[in-house]
Amino acid sequence: MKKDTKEKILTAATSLMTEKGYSNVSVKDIANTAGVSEMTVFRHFETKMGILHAVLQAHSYIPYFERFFAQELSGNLTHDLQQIAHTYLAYMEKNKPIFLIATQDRNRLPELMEAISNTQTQQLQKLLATYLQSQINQGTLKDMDTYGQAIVFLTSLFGFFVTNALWDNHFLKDQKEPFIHQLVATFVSGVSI
Amino acid sequence: MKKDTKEKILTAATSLMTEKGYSNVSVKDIANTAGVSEMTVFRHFETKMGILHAVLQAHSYIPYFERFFAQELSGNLTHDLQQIAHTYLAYMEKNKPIFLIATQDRNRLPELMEAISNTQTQQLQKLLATYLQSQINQGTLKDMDTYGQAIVFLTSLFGFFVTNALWDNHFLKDQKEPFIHQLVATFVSGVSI
DNA sequence: ATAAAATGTTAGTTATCACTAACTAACAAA
DNA sequence: TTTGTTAGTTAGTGATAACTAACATTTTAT
Repeated sequence: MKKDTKEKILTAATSLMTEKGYSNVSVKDIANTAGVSEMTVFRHFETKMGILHAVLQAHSYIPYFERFFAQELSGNLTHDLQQIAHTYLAYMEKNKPIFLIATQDRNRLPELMEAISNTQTQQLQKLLATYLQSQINQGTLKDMDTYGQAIVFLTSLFGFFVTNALWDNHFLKDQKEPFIHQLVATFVSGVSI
Repeated sequence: MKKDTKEKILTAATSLMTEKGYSNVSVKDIANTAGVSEMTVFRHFETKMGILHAVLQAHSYIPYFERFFAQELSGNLTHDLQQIAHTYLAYMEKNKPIFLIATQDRNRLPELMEAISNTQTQQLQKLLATYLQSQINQGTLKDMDTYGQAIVFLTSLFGFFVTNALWDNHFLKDQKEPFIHQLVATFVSGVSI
């Protein structure tokens, strides 16, 4: 029953912080939600910050976009863009708790904000741009600003993700497939020869 | 010098709350930043919540998309989409403080979140879809899911806005014109006959 | 110049928060 | 039986928060 308690605390902390942010959740809140005494929380994680770090560690998902690009793409533009969209959204979904915690404490957790956006997304942008360029070289696509197109494509998906993350009952709720389909269709017919 | 004090407090409160959120800013913080005593703040706005309401009122900008659609559009698809994009981003920019305050206190300010998204954006989606439909009817566009296209278009812009709002130094910083240009170009060549 | 209005100062109340300390209870391995 | 581990309970500390009250000082309008 040792791991169990820690798990219970982490689960409670994750859900509370995802909902309310870091500073709006008290250790007492977490303890009560987990069904544990406050002391137990402090014994497992020395400080409140310690809880946060454990939560972040448990939910930070680092994708291997490079490997994905090397292995999973077929060369068929529509199919590949849909794959990329699904992969990107799945990655963001896994990091959603972190995203929500970070946005609710932007000021206190600037490193987190950086981590969410820059590192991974920029890598993905480059890979996507490279992919598009290779399609151009093969004559499949018309010549264009591949990097700009990659940005537009991924920013759209990011907008979709954020809308769903920030609003529970929204017009984009459960619209992932249609959205991706529509986005890819527009994109493909916009850039194809 | 009467209005001046109130203004100073509101300015300070807006900037602090935009930066740190509502609950992470103390009345003392606001007073110090405004260069006023704490008591003065309470004398102008009875409670801390009162400050927030004043801030929100001062920064809530309600656009008249309907009038805009009736008057400002030319019929030229590229030109019109660029206009719409600029108008939408300008509207979001004006409401940026509210957006940032709301996202940092999602739990405490659910009505605000609703206000940002649903009312205005849904109205705009309908107007845009209607506009696209009229272009289809005129034979300018190929037949398509106008509402879905409107959503994709606006969600992209929303992604652009959010990225800039949440991250100060970002790869999309100062990229408004290129982004809109690229988005509209892709969109137009994707939906044109 | 003087009254009134606005602001400052100081002190205090009540509540909550992160965190500590000291002690106890239950259980299991040695 | 002894000992270690895990958890609960209770009480308390020091800091900070929102907010109030009473009185002093400055600013503004007449």
